[in-house]
Amino acid sequence: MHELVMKPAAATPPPGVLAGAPLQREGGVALWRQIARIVESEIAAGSPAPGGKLPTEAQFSQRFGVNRHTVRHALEELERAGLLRMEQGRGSFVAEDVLDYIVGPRTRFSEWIRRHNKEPSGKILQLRIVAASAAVAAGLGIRAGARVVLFERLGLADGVPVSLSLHHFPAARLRGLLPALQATDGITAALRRIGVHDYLRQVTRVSARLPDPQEAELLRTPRNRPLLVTEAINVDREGNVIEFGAARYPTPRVQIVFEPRA
Amino acid sequence: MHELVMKPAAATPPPGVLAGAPLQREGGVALWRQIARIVESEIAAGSPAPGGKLPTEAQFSQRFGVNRHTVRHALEELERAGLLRMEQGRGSFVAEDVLDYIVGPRTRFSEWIRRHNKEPSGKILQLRIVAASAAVAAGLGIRAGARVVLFERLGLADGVPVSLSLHHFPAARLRGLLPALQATDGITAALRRIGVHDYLRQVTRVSARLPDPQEAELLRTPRNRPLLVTEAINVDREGNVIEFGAARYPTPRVQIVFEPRA
DNA sequence: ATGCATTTGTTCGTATGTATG
DNA sequence: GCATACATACGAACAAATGCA
Repeated sequence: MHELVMKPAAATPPPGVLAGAPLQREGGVALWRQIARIVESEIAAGSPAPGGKLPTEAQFSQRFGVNRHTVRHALEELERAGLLRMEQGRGSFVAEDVLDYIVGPRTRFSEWIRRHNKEPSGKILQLRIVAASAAVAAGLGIRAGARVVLFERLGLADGVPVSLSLHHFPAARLRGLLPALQATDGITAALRRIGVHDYLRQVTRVSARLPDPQEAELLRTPRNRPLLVTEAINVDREGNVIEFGAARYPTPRVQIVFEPRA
Repeated sequence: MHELVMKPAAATPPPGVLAGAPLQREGGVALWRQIARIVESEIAAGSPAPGGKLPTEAQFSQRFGVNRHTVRHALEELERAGLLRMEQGRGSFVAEDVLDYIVGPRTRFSEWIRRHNKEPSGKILQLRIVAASAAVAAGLGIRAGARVVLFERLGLADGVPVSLSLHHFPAARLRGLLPALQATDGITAALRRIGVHDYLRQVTRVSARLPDPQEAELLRTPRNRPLLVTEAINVDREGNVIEFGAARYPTPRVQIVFEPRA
């Protein structure tokens, strides 16, 4: 039903992984798990493209030299994980929502989503003044206990949750930010309203962990699929730190991409 | 029937008055706070050492004469503060330093490790010629089925595993690479030996997933802690793709850091 | 592959002390 | 004095993950 095969991937080169080696029959890893891993990485790398048709089960079983049941087991696992869907009589198709989050100095949520031809939206979960914890204070370069504006938002693309972000702004340095965030939607717009017309991402730190039940529900992801967790510091043009943010993205729906000079 | 039941208290110098005295039940300070302070000071004093195992919750609760809930409350506080981590089914462990993997155009394994004042080493797991899968071929810009050198290595820092990497090199473009990799240690050295004196990282793609049993054992990480998974493309100075690599890093021991202008 | 012991994670219920109004 | 809310503490039971034989 949606067969437009627009590849946003035109810009991002394709990789895949692990696909070079044959299966290990004595490796202690079940064959269907190895197959699932391989197909997952190929999907993650964009082959076939989102919405595209996977090889038939018979083709897979020939390629890997295993029984069709083994292939089915792997595909069922991936279907449960939301990576593909299996349709009786038609075939298996790659799910269409793998979003590359391209990290750059001016990465903005709405631009990220629109680059994938989807409609960005957001839901505010928290917006209030709190005292800075030691970690937040260190990130912002202020003293612990100082007042910060805390802003938590669920980010959606075409209504599908793709990010859960926590933003900390130094209240003293950014007067009037809280009402601005309430009135506008989007951080960029709120900052502009109080006179910050540009800001740059300085460092991005990436880790991963399993979601807690709340995060899993908000992001609509299984509890055993890790989240990518990023911490970033944003500065204004004078180099003052104006935001310390932490965001969580569901894998494998979202990947983070670093391009040195894109 | 395994742990020697030596009380570390005998060997370790008494950290202040804290460890010796019992808890004060009437002092106006919550028991769990007192416990948290004691454990914190013991960790600060180096017992147990970073990465070492703390006593079990049951042992703590016996030592302090409190309920396990009370101990847990204290430990959870310290986990939030980043001093230790709790792992279901295994125990609690003193936090270790995280290795920041700084992504840049010339990121090299040994330099990464040495930057953290640790000694890099590696263990070759696979080294052979295989036919390029479609995904690998696409990454390398060659035709599927062409011969590629497949190189898998476990990377260690001071003997502790920190990375598990799979490298694919186009065999036709890089004659003599396989013996060079066998003879030298380090990819940079092997490439230099066959005339490639510099190479640059072009894109890095980051995702995360749980390890399979093999990966968990090689990287010595629990099964329920995600791996950071990266895919990267390296090119020589003329822009020819030289390597397509996929690497896995254990969280939270390793984090990936992106600095736009470092 | 199976079962068992160990350890942390989670959820009940109960009771007490303290601060507030 | 009394009701309420909250933090603290204990107890029991079970779930889930791990490691080992």
